[in-house]
Amino acid sequence: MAKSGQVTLTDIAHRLNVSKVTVSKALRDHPDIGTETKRLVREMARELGYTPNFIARNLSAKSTQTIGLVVPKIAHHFFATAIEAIYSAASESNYEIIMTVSQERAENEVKHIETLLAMRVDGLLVSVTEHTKSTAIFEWVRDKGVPLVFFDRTINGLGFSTVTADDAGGAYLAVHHAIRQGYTKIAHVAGYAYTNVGRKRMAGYQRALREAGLEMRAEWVVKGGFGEQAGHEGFKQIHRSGNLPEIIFAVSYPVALGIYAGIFETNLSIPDDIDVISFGGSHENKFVSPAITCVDQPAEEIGRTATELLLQEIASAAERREQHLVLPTHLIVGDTCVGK
Amino acid sequence: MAKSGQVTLTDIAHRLNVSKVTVSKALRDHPDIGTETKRLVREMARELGYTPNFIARNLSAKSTQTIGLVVPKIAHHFFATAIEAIYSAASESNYEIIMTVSQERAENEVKHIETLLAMRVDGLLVSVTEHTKSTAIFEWVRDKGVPLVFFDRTINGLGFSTVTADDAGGAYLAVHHAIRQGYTKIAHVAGYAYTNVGRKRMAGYQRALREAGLEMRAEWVVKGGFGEQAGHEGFKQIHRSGNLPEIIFAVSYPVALGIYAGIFETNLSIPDDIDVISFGGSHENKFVSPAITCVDQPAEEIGRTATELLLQEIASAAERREQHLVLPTHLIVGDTCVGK
DNA sequence: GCTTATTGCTTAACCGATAAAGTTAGCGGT
DNA sequence: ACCGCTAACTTTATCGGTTAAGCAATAAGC
Repeated sequence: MAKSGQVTLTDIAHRLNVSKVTVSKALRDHPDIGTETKRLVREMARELGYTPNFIARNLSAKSTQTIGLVVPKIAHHFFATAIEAIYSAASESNYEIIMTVSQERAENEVKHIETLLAMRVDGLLVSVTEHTKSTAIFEWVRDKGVPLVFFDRTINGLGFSTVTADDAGGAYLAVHHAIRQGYTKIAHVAGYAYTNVGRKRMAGYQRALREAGLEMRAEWVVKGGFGEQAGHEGFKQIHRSGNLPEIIFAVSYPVALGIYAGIFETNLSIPDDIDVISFGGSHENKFVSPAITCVDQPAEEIGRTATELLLQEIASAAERREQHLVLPTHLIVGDTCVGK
Repeated sequence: MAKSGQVTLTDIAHRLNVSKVTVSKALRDHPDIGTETKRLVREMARELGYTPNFIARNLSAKSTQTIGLVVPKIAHHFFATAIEAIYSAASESNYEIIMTVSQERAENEVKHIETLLAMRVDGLLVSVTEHTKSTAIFEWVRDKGVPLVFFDRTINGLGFSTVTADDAGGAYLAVHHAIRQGYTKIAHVAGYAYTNVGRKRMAGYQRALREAGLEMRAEWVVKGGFGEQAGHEGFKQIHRSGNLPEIIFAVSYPVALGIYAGIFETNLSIPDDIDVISFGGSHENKFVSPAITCVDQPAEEIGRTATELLLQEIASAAERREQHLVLPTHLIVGDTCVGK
């Protein structure tokens, strides 16, 4: 045991003058082994401080009992919450999570997925970066037959299951609410059109405007990323156009915060001069002033559902079939968008 | 290869009629192998879609090139930021991170460390829960000779290196600032005394008061956890005492937010009726109103430094020696604590 | 022209655990 | 006394790779 500091089955076996298989079986409570021997083995294992080597165990076994997780970032309320749910759901089923963070860089995403495949994770949970366009790596995963479930930020058309919030419905909810409150000049700082999230939320925004017969001006729709930076720039662009809307619908909570920052800089006031409403909130919203009226994303459910779906797919390797789960959202009324 | 969907060295070897060792060496660009053979092997590897099996590789190798990370939670600005830094620093050195979240539960912490040891991580980065009292598991780790570095929330006296912010100095900085601004009745919603963070920040608070010859009333010092909940309850307790201080020094940013929530509930106003200052901020602070004057925790540096220190310890298994790195903090003046 | 290197492979052994297939002793039944 | 059965182990093979050692063929050295 002194060799590497790590005790192995063989070390225990030598001490007791039995074969290592006996030790292995004893520790797993296999019926082959006598009660007394089991006792001795367990005692010796404790005494030597034996820790089973998962690596070795999983080499012969087909399964590694690990799931690879790829998220674009973690310093973000939605992801932090979803990730915690994923961890909980996974450990309930005795799975470990190997989490990687792509930091919104598509190339990191590819590298991480390769690493996870090399680690032989049993399945993958992925939320793509806001820039992911190439689907090559995912086709590779599919060809290998490794189960994968996309959550929140998905790529469609590849045959993988997805779990998302009702992006279109939620956006409609928000914008429709604004319209009911009397707003008519409604801008949208949107996500890129090549992301499912950006597209769907845009669709909800457009449907609400169309149904209300409201004008949709080009200068009121700005596309960009999902971060604060994007929100800040989005607002500045709208502001520069000279034609200020009454309210801006932000594609994400960080974008809304970015818009806030932009508004504060221009010395305008919320909600008197310009108002904001957003998709996705954060529990810290109650400390933001004024608290943003927003569509709540069911982060925890998304994480949990995605994990459970993936575990199902792992279990039933054979009859796996694509599923697209859409979880409902609801409006949380704050201090913005309270009426014109 | 069809057997399990995963291509192995042997599959490639068969196709080319060479031994699997040849393939292994060719892929690692070993000088034993001829140029032409290498080319053929690489081509075939690509064609079959070969992914090396880390599990198998790491079984014979001593190192797994992975680091185990244990954090109490991730939906928290400090940890989210530190974790991202840890990921960056690790991947620069070609290490993977296996992150686990204890959710502030000591029992999860123990379970996770056991799992990580079983996975044979090369080292551990740990920030303990706010409740961790038993050191048994860490002694176990030490006896196994697995390198471990504590960051932010540490356990001292076990021989492990630590990387922390200057908790005592930072707390002193904050409280001293308050005193200079003319405050004399200064409360502290503190962390538990058995945590290094709670103790050190308390020490800084006490030193500042002592130096200024200010009174330290028992009802103005409340101990609890580091979360929002704890802050909320801490404020309520102080409020119930009937003797309201002028300003409260919060042991952490979430605690400060909890205090805010409590204050808002009582319809008092900040900073007119009561004021708040905190250890540890958050970038979202700029949207919190009024923005809390706080001591900035160098989350990123802590994460990066801890990782680099751990990697060093892993590299030089022999002459490892305990180090305690303390990173400086500085005051960020916001809209609170602006003067009496 | 014979020894010694070098090149380019192959075979054997091993990492730590598990599953499958022996082996041996003791016992019961007839 | 012999057969079969079971309990309690041991031996062998395997997972997918790596390292060490072996070996044939050609090249270089003196």
